[in-house]
Amino acid sequence: MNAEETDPRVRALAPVCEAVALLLGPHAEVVLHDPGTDRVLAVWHPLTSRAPGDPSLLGELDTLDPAARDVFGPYEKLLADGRRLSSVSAVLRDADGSPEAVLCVNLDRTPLERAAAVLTAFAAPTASRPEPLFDGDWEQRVRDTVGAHVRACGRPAERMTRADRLALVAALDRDKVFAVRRAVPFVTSALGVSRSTVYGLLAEARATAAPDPAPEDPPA
Amino acid sequence: MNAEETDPRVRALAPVCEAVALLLGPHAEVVLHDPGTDRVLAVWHPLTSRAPGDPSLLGELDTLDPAARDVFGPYEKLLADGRRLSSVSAVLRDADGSPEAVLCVNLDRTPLERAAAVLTAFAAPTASRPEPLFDGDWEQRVRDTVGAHVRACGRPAERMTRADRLALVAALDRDKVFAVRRAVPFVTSALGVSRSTVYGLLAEARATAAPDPAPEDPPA
DNA sequence: CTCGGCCTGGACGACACGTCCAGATTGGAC
DNA sequence: GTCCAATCTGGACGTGTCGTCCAGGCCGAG
Repeated sequence: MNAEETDPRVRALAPVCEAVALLLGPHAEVVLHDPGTDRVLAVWHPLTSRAPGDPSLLGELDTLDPAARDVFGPYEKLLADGRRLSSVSAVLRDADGSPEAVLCVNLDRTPLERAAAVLTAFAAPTASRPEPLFDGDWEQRVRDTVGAHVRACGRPAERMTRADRLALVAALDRDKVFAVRRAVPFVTSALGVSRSTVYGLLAEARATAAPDPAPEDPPA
Repeated sequence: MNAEETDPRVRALAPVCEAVALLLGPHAEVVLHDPGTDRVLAVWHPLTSRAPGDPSLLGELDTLDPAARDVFGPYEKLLADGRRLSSVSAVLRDADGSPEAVLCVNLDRTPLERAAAVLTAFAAPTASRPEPLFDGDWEQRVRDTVGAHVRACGRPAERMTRADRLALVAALDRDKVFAVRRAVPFVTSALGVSRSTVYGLLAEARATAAPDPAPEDPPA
């Protein structure tokens, strides 16, 4: 029942995993996956409640270019509670070259980001920065947001459920994307839906998000 | 000749200034100004080559609301070499209430920002940030930009020269401000000119800035 | 099969955008 | 003081975008 004890891969790799987990302090977890069964083999310093035997949710990896290297990342992951992780993955192969295990290191960036925020806030002028000016690349931002939701919701590209599209439009609206000119037709093509649908989703998102009587220009 | 020795204000305030300069380490300077002559009285830990007797370049301050408090900032200053300072100023008055001296503390934020950059870069994913989303407060940005130019160009509020307005509009256009909806009427009121003028300046700015044949939609 | 929900393409009015121009105003040269 | 050139102004005008609305077509559930 306990893969940690019986599996030879775990026995062989445990020292490495534990050493890495110790080195990275209390804010990193190390997970060993079985690429055959797509399940967790072992976890050191778990950040979530995952345990050996749980599904890996690793399907993302095998959809990446199989001809590419065996090291992925660092890429970003989001936990349910909002913490942001930096993750790297390594595919470990046996003598034949077939995948034996996948090792993932997930580092919680939250404390680092908090520390950075403290530093940047120190004696920061109340005025703003003259450097990181207006977001010139809002189109790329839209593409990124859409891509993130595509990855988060389901593999299918633009065939997600209506709720997903609604959440996506709501997120874009929160980002004030629709305040820039020509935004709707661009989102239209990015989402692969018609202009009418975008307006419909937008109205629905705004109705459910702000039922208070503040249309867009509150008096005084 | 040496105000540091003779001026009673310097003798009285030197301990305070030196203490603050020491506390803030090697990255801060303390400057004591004479508001009457607009000249530097004394400097501790100078970041620039200013010395007692040099002009203060403090004219900016007396244009601020005279009824306001005697503490300004923190606001941002730029050095010629690009270093960014956080500055605070305090007006020191005698028993009659007339300004006796102005004390400025300038903190070099560069090392702090470098440290923050190191932290944020640590294990940062190659992808971008999902947090500092689209710039929601572009109106404030416009106000800040206008205010900065007002301070930099001339004392008068909205009676600056045409060239100043042109540079201002060009800066706003560089920031892609005119890509957001309803931007022109807002800039119109912020600049205190008519809509026609804004369009005229905008056309002129774009003509002189980009003489290449790239109107706005370069082929392929 | 029928129904209800959803997406679609298109039509439409309302605005915002950008251009243009004649008249008023300004500041400087003479 | 007059004259002139540059500039700002308010408004008119044509065009594009915005946002709404509706009739019709496509599913999946019952």
